[in-house]
Amino acid sequence: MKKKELNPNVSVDCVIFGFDLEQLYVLLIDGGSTESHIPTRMAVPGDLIYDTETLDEAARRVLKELTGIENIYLEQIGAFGDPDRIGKKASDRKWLESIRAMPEARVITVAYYSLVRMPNFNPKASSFAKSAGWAPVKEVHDLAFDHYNILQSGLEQLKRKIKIQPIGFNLLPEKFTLSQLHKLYECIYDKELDKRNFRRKILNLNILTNLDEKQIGVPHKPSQLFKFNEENYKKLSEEGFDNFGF
Amino acid sequence: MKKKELNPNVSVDCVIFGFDLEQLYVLLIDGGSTESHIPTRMAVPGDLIYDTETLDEAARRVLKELTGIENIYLEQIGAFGDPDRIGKKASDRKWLESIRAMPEARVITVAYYSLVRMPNFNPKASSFAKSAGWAPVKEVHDLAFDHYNILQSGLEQLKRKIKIQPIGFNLLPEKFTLSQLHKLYECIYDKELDKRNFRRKILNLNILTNLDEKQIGVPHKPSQLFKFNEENYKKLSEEGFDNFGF
DNA sequence: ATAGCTCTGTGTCTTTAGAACACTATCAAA
DNA sequence: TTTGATAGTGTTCTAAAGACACAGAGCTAT
Repeated sequence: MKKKELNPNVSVDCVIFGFDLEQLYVLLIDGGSTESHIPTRMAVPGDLIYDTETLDEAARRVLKELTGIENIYLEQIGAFGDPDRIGKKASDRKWLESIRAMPEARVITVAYYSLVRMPNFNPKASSFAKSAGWAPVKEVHDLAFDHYNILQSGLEQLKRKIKIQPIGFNLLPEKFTLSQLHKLYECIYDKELDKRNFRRKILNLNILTNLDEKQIGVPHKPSQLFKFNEENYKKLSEEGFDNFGF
Repeated sequence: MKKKELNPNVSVDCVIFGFDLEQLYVLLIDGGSTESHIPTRMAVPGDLIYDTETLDEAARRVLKELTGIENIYLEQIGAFGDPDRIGKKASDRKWLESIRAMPEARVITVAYYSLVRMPNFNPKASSFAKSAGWAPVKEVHDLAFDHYNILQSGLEQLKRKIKIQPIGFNLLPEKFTLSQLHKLYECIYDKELDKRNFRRKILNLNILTNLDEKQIGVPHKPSQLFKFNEENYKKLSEEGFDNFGF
């Protein structure tokens, strides 16, 4: 049995997406400096792995420490291993020195992306995050290390994947309206989609259960609520169906 | 500047696909034992990375050492990091001891897949491969370490990718016939495709140049030869077209 | 030379999915 | 009761996918 020891060469980083029914967000942690002349560095949460855990377990550990949530949608983006991916900028090196026993070590990172229900939690501080918060994906232009790259790869993979699997439901509350789902797809694709065509296709797929329940407390005609029908989706995918694009 | 040193914790493994106009092959190396009671272990070629190279560079280095070929199609599959992915079986451990300075170290591997023109080369022995050879993908049932997993992931990714990018040409000779291309798609999808529908769609895409040249030395009516038209494909993909499935 | 084999190359019809497009209904708030 | 906001609904046109069968060219063996 191996000791529970951090592996100095391999980390995981998690791109955590959220959706507030208006736009897409990503969860960032603050690697801000105490010295005022070094600008604040935002990053995606991540940590070195333990030698006793799988990569997936490491990613789930990071997610749990930060959000307290388990069992959330998680998928690997891939490995990022440029030899100087973490040491290019002075502010990045400064940060590393404050959190790593071997700040000069080469670290390969395995990136994951995750889809969560934003309102379910507020991000907590953790061993690797002094503070954490949601940033609209469209307003993120620059991150520590190669995390901007990682974020973009995660976004691309999300866009690709959502065309072949109905994973978007992980970003919505359990009960949602067709308009909310519609808006979600528009945000992920970053383009407008025809409302009637969208509704027709998604309803014909037969993977939504109409709850015969209506929105309450909205200042307009309340909408029908639906939930994702796991069973029907399973059947559909067993038939080889994989066209969930719009 | 870092020293050129092997990183004991990170390797790359390459799933190299080939096609002989009949079926799909994968390039395997032989980790066979000198002791007759230990069965031969076949594996996908791979090696620990140097701390000075990127992951892509490491994969290209492995490919070049083994095949002598540069500039071939290469894409990351992902990272595989089960803590006991390489030490589960006695025969695997035996092999490791013969090739690794630290056979007990935990190694995360980053897997790649690659598409090559089979007839262009014969695999060479190399620092990590006593011998190497092509095996029909369908006949591979068991490999060393977690390489069978890796192979299957590579296959899946190839199937997924070929629906949105015309990467199959990397497996064919520069000049090929429509039947050969047709056969290739059938092999990758592992199902029959209607000949006329296939020809209609691929020709309408306008990404093939008819060379006005015919096959020679075939015992039947010789077929037209085509080549892939890179320019036209580029235009097409800039328009956002990504439906290359059949 | 010719009969036979093997692969090449071609068109139509039907079905299905995608795209474009505009108005009425319902509820809450003022 | 009027206003504002969003919900909800069908049809038509177009493009792509799927199903399907036979004649022709070139080689080979006799």
